[in-house]
Formats: sequence, C-alpha cells, structure tokens
Amino acid sequence: MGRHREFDVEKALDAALCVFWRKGYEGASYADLTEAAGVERPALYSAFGNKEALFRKVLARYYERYVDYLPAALQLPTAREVAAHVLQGAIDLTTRYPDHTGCLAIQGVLAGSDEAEPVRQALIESRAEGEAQLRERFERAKAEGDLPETARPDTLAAFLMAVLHGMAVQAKAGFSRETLEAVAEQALVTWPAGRGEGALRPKPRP
Amino acid sequence: MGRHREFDVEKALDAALCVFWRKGYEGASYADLTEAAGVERPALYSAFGNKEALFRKVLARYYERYVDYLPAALQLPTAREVAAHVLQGAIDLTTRYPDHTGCLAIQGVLAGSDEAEPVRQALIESRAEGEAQLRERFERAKAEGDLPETARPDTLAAFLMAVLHGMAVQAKAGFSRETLEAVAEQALVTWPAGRGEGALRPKPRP
DNA sequence: GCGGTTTAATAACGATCGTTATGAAAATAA
DNA sequence: TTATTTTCATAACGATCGTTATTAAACCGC
Repeated sequence: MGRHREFDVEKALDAALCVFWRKGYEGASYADLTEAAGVERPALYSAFGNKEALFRKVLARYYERYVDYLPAALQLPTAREVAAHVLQGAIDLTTRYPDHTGCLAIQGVLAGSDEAEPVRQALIESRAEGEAQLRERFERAKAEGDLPETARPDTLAAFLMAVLHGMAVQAKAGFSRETLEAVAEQALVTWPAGRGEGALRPKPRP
Repeated sequence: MGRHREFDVEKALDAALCVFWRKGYEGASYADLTEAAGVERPALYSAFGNKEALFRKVLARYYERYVDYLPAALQLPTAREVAAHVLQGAIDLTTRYPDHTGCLAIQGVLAGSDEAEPVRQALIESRAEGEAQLRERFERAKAEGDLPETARPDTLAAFLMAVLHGMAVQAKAGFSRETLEAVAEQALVTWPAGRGEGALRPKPRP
C-alpha cells in the first residue's frame, strides 16, 4: 500500500555514480547528486540513506558493473595473461568515458577532511581486496609452475596494483589510451616467465 | 613604517603545507589552516592571499623542499640510476612522516568540485613538468648509448611516473616502506640496459 | 608625543554544506 | 468513500564554508 515511487532507482544510482566518479566523494555535493538524478533531495535520502551510504552503494555498483574485468581476468590460464588483461581492462575503464575518466576507487577519496575518513578507509579496503585476489592468483600460478620459484606473488600483486593506480591518476589527468597502453606494455616487459613460456630462465648465480 | 608581523611566515607556510598534505586542497578548511599555523584568519589572508594562492605557494615550497631528489637524480650518470634514485626518493618522501604520508602533488586534488578545477590543473601541470624532465633525461641517455636504440624515452618516463603515482597512492593507504621498495625493485627489473652495463642485448629479430 | 601606516583580533558576512520537518498528492485496503 | 500509508515537493534547519568589514593595538618617522 502507499504511493508508488516515481523515479527509477537504478537510473538515480547510475547518475550518482557518474557524479561521484567525476568529482569524488567530497567534491560531489548533494545538489550535484539530486540534479544529476533528477530527483528531489528527500527522495534520495529515503531511497539510499545519507551521502556516505549512497556512496557505498555506488561503490559496490562500480565494482560489479565496471570492474568486472578483474574476476574475468583471474580465470585466464597464465599469470601474465591475468596481468595483461587487468591492465587492458583498467585502461578501457579509465579512458572510455570522456566526462568521467580515471577510477572511482582511487579518486573517490585519496585525502580529505576528517568527515570523509570512513569512506577513505572503505576505498582502501576495496583496493586491498583486489590486490589480495591478484596475490592469491599469482600464488596459484607459482604452484602451477606458471611463475618461477623466485617470483614473489605479493610483490607482483603490489607492483601491478601500483601501475594500475598510477595509470588511473594519469587517466584522470587526461592521458590518452595509447600512452597508457605503452605504460602497461612497459610494465609487462619485466613480468617473470614460467616454464614453457619460451622466456629466459633467471641467470644461475655462479 | 607600520606594525611588525608577529608570526613567522615560514612557519605558517610549513604548517599549511602539512595540513594540505594530509587533507588535500578541498579537505583542508581555513579553520584547519589557521589553527595549525597559530594565526588568525585575516593574517593568513593578508600574508598569502586566498586559499588557492596559499596552496600554490605551498605547492612551490613542496617541490623545492621535498621533491629535491628529482633534480639530484637527473644528474646521475645512467638512466637506470636516475630511475632508481627517483623511486627511492619518492618512497622516502611518502613514508617518512607518519602524519602526512603520500604525495601532495597527487592527493592535493585528484577529483573535486568545479571550484577546485584550477588547482587540479596546476597539479597536473606540475606532474607533467617532472615527467618532461625525466623524458629529456632519458632522451639524452639514449643518445649517449646509455639506453638501447629501441628504448622509448617518453614511454619510460610515463611508466616511471605511473609507478611513482601508484606508490604514492599506496603510501597514503598506509603501505610500508619495505613493500614500496619491493614494488620499486620490480619496476626496475624491466628497465632496459644500455651498452656496457653487462646486460643482455635485445634479441635480434630473425 | 603625534600623525601615518601596517598588523592583530573580534566578529560577522553571504553562500553552500548535508540533512530533515512539514504538509500536499497519490495509491492501496477496508 | 474513507482511512491509512507511502512518496513527493517546498522550504527551512543548524553548521560550516571561504572571505572580509571593522576596530584596537603596535610600530615608524617627524
């Protein structure tokens, strides 16, 4: 019973996602959000809660709908393919939409007021989750001989994430897709090779 | 003639620098700045202008006093040493002060409101300047045979900056110095070698 | 000491921040 | 139709934002 909702919750969430993506958590005002969603302020509150709750819903949606290349990449047969696919997926994501470049999980809150601290921590955790998934995948690759015995899965995951984060910063700064692809290619030059990948073995110490 | 200034301008600038470093441009309120500087609001305005002007002065100070490892690195004899020194310098800078980790030029403004757009552009330009200096240094290295003929100085500079930016994000997220050093080491694994560095030459294409 | 000048401190400015009463409009249940 | 419930829209809340009159105090040259 009761009156029906007149606006599309999914559309409103998408609109809020775009605003947060472009301006970050603190840079996006509630006026920006309501205007983009085409919804009055109390309607947004009753549907999603306050600004922080709305951002958390948006963040979950972001990972589900836009960072879907990560779970897809983890299923690829070799660690190198995983890394290459993640890099290419990130480049696509961070340069595809000209009006909101970069990565929401990075530029959402890197630094901010004390009020934004819980959101900042949430973003840190979300990125740590992705890094952990990569690390576990690389541990598996090492066990499978896909990575050499000398490889450090935790370091490779941290390094790959660093490149991804750096490219996100550069994408937000307006870097072209071509430039970022060159960066990603350079990052892969160093990638260690496993057995049967036709690459040089690590030099044995004399 | 006239009354003398009672507060130390340098100290006030340092205090503002720390606040901006920790909270970013928009996250730092004028109340934060005046409290940290121990100076009343109109005094800060009369000494430095408005918030944007103050931030620009702080940014210049930041590069002069904290990113001094970059000009020092550019003078090293080989491109690899340049890269290694810049990476180590960035790690030191972004992890040395526990209460303001990361890099001001990154977390100052990555994304924000329309009001912060000029400052965001200023940070983009400042980073581009550093990247250009690295690129020119690598071009010289290529001409000197320090980098192979196949090396792309622009790509190497963009890649190195990406790793630096990524490590800054990770430092702000609380990553340890040791982790970042492993990331930097991994980044250097891919570094191309020039003549006389005892490294393998690029494989000739059959 | 006195006029001219610069700074210091208090207080307030209009605007915007996130958030929420309040009452009208719409839909279901009786 | 009437009662009940939920949503919608207007408006306003207190707080904080960056910025600035305004006035008192400290210094210089005379």
